[in-house]
Amino acid sequence: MPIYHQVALNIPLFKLMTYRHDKVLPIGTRVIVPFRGKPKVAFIWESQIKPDIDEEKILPITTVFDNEPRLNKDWIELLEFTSRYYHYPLGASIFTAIPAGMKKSKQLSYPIVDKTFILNKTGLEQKAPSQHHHKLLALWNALALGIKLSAAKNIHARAIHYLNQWQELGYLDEISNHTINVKEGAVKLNEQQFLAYKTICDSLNSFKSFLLFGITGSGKTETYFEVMAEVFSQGKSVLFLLPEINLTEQLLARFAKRFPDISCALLHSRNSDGERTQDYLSALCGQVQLVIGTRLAVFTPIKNLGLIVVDEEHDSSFKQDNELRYHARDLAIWRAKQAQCPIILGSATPSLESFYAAQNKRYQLLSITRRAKENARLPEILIDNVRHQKLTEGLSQRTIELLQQNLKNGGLSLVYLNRRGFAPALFCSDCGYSFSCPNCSAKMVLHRTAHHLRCHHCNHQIPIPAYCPDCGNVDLSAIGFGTQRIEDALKKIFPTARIARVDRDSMSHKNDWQEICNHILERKLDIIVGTQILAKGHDFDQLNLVTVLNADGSLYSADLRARERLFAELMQVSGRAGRDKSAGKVLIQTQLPDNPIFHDLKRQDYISFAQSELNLRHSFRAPPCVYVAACRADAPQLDDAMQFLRDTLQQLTLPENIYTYGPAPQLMVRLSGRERAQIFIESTNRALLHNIINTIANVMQKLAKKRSKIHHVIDIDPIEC
DNA sequence: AGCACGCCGACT
DNA sequence: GTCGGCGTGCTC
Repeated sequence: MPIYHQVALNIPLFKLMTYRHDKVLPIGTRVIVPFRGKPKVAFIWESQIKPDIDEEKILPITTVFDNEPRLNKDWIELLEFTSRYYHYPLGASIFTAIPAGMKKSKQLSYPIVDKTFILNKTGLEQKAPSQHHHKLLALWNALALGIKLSAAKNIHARAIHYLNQWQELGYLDEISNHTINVKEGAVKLNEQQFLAYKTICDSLNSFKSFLLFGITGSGKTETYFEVMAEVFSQGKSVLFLLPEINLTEQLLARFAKRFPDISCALLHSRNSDGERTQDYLSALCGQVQLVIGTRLAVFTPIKNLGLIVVDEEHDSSFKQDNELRYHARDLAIWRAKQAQCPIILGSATPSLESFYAAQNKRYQLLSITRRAKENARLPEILIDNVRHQKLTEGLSQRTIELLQQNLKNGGLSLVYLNRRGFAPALFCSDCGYSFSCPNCSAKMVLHRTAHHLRCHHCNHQIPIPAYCPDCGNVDLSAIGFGTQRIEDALKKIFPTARIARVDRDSMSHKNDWQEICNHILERKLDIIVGTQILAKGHDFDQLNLVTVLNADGSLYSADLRARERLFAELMQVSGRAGRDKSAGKVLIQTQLPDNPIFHDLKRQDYISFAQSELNLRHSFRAPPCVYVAACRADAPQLDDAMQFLRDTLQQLTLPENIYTYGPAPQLMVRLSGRERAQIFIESTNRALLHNIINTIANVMQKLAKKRSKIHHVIDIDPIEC
């Protein structure tokens, strides 16, 4: 008698497929099944089911990987929730949540157990390898103190070979990984840090969400670490999520220093597929106590989860904005609840969602208002009204003076503007023609060093035109300023200064960043021009002046979250200044000096800003005060997308307490040659909203069958409004 | 999503 | 007469 199994495949279907096997297979087993004549990797999702299709059509499972670690119950629940909540097919969700190695039809090798070896009495009596083989000698010396297998591989490429050899000769002892020492290296916390630490530790072993609101430099990391130490000493593991920036290396180094005995898995998009698969499997087998990574790490299976930390929780990179549109922070909260453990969301500028939750007592607010280093002072923030000023190459008189002064005093300055390229637009000075991207509703950005105009949305490129295609005029003028242009200008104004530019264009290679860092640490630079990349991450103690050039763009934007993002960005970049003894200075050039955002920014009063922003959101019935979902459609012609959404709405009968807005064209109508429209559905009742979204998803699916040119997506808790 | 089946226009 | 366009529909 064949046994029927429900199996999840990587296909965009909401249903599972039925396959047969002669034995019962446990849930979570990886298998290979024939699908449309080709072998495909799949996962057993249910077994011993009664098939709902003709049994003749059911094919047998080809291969069963029964020697591999199986995905566990908790993980399966997480994925079922994710698929349901984000309205994304289960199979496709599973395949975004696993590493590349598990998608291949090759048998997986079990992760290597990371043992620690040490030379025993016999070993110590032996003669050390000769100076000749210096790497081998280094390995030997390391063994005298005890070393992990993974670390030994970094000393000598053939470490495994030698360790085996020496172990057979009886020179080595194995130290079990369980002798974890987390007390050593503990940092003394200040009063506020300790209070936060104590409060969280009091609720270990139960679900509770904490919002750790700590200003830049307040020592949030130390606080996390001491709570983590407590969790480790209970024999439990930690999930640590952080944004997609160059921060991981820095954190890993600090982590390795504080917890040398803890084994750790790194799940980061910059890691290679192989490493990621190994680390994922190690976590699945319960061999690691810490999983650290970006948003995708939220899907790592973890045994005995005791704490989740989401650092910089306001960062929008936690939300994936294609395919499976999940928010890692929100899924992390779900996981904490599932594991009945606490979760810490940390930020100097929390998302309004989290701030609102803290106000409603859904999260417990923990504040650290003092900088950890006793004498480190907050930077002084100055607002520079440039409304009636004549600027020199985009720089105000005051900006130039401050830079000049700081240069004279041998300080390090940062000129911040969030715009890459030379100039954001190119115009014909005669007829006013501007060069727009043919695929997107955006202007082409002038890149002078690369000799082209480029669209920052779809990457379309054209050579720099010699004349206006409309009137033939050869006098084309670059409007506005990008980092390249500012760099050029600064070199002209300060010919003796050592200037470097840091943005995505100048940082194309992995080592570029490290090089700049070294230059800064060796004091080989005077002025850095940079974008977002610089606002986050590394702290440079020497940095004592930050000037911000174009803060105003976001203040005119129709985007609901533009102001929230601007505030966080400016707080963050301001926080770069003066992290050491001397208070730094921040100068912000603006045409709108009276905007209330600057009032709060000057006093670095996040709470006041968040409160006023929240009041606005209340009056607009906007998130986080209501729950929102976006139903989007795109087609070559906007009209078709709009009509599709109108037809969708028309087929619905909306219950009370559900409001719809639109259809309306999206903020950026054209993107990569397609025109986009959307409807917002909102409600104060989350369950009700999800009910109606289910109906809408069905309606859209049916309508889309008849109109193949139209793509549609549902985005739950969208970021772009 | 892919991939096949199917029914209409321009080619050796 | 055929090659191939992509509309429609299914996948255990």
